[in-house]
Amino acid sequence: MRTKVGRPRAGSAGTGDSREDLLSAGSALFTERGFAATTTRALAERAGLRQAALYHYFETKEDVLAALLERTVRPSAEFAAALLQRTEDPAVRLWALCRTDIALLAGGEHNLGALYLLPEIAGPRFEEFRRQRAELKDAYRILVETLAGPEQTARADFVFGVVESVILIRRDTLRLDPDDFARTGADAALRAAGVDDLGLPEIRESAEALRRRIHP
Amino acid sequence: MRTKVGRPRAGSAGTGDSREDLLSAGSALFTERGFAATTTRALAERAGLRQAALYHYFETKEDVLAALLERTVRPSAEFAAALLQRTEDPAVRLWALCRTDIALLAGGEHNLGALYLLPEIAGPRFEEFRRQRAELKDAYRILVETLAGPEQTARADFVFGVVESVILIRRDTLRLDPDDFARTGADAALRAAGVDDLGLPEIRESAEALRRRIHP
DNA sequence: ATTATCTATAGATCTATAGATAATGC
DNA sequence: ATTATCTATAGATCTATAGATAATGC
Repeated sequence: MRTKVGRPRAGSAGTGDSREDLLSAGSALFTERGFAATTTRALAERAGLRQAALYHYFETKEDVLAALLERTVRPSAEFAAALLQRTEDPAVRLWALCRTDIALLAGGEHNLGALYLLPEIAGPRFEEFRRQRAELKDAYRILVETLAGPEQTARADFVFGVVESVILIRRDTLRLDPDDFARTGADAALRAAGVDDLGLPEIRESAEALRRRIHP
Repeated sequence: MRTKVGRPRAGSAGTGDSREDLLSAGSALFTERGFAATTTRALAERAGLRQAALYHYFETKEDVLAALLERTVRPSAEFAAALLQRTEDPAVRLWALCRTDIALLAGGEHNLGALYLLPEIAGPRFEEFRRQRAELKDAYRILVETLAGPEQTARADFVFGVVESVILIRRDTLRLDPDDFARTGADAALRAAGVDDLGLPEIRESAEALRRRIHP
């Protein structure tokens, strides 16, 4: 761990890793105020830097958002891809996926899922992010259709909807335990998919075991 | 219908009712680009007016958004209040509420529900809107708890979540018939609430009849 | 010599106001 | 005389770049 090169900061906030400090400032400000309403000055100052220093790490303000979006969606997309390779009961895999995604959305200091809702992500800079998110959504569709039969695309949309609604719920309700909440949410999602209430306890057990097998 | 007073417009877009034209421009631009990213110039020009003319109808840009938000949430809040006064089976009333709200969110030229997701509505100017929306959410909670027992607040959150997820679904999926979609969605919401699949057809029939009784 | 920052600023906005103008109404 | 618009603009930003500066590394 060598000492730092370069001119020292005038400010003092942050951990000292400027790129991380900028991303962390972005998490807070973009989720709370939105992208367009957050100035490069606010971003930099919150990270303990002057406005211009941001451009040493990112070419544009959009690049800060793109970096945040991609690191947020990636873990979900990868876990979904892993589940599609498996041969366990689709209900078990779907529960595991919902449970994992809800916990990710419900946890963490900031409501990072709210970044997905920003109108700006329609722009061309965010194509890679949209691709990854479409992949994730497709995994839900495949599992729901395997479970409930094809032609159930609308049902799949609503299952994905239950999961994403955590972003909205988190906005106006204070939650205690993300894991507990995630299990309740996964139950609701499976019921929406058409799984009978009585089968849930067993699915739940197997899915938690499956999660432990995939995530060692 | 008397002829128009005042200096004529330089532009030509719009119906001629400037306040309505501005609100309609707001619907399009706020839902597609967001609030902060929409300039007063873009708003006015789309309505067929010059930038400054906007201030003849609204004191600030926020007032345009506030007017849109309130006229969007009001029909839902009123229908929910009417349902709470009734004595029909809570499952029937809940289905009717979901069905109505999803149809409202799924219909219309622009995705007006997306306005609820804008980060700006956290501001003080939108307190009245937030109050009405909290009232609506509370109606869902009351109906779900009557149906599934108290202590099911989380379940109620997810039922409301299924309904609001229509805003997200509509963003990336092209839908054909809002009414058909609304019925499928209401089914999913009731299943999420814990209602057995087998009871749904009957609930659906009664709820459609109830809707017709309330909305003549 | 390289790196990470700083200060200063150009150029492009953007909101909201002031005051002029072109209609109708009385 | 009233209304609805227009043109012009003040004042306040905001993004991104240019070039100076203060560290470490060799």
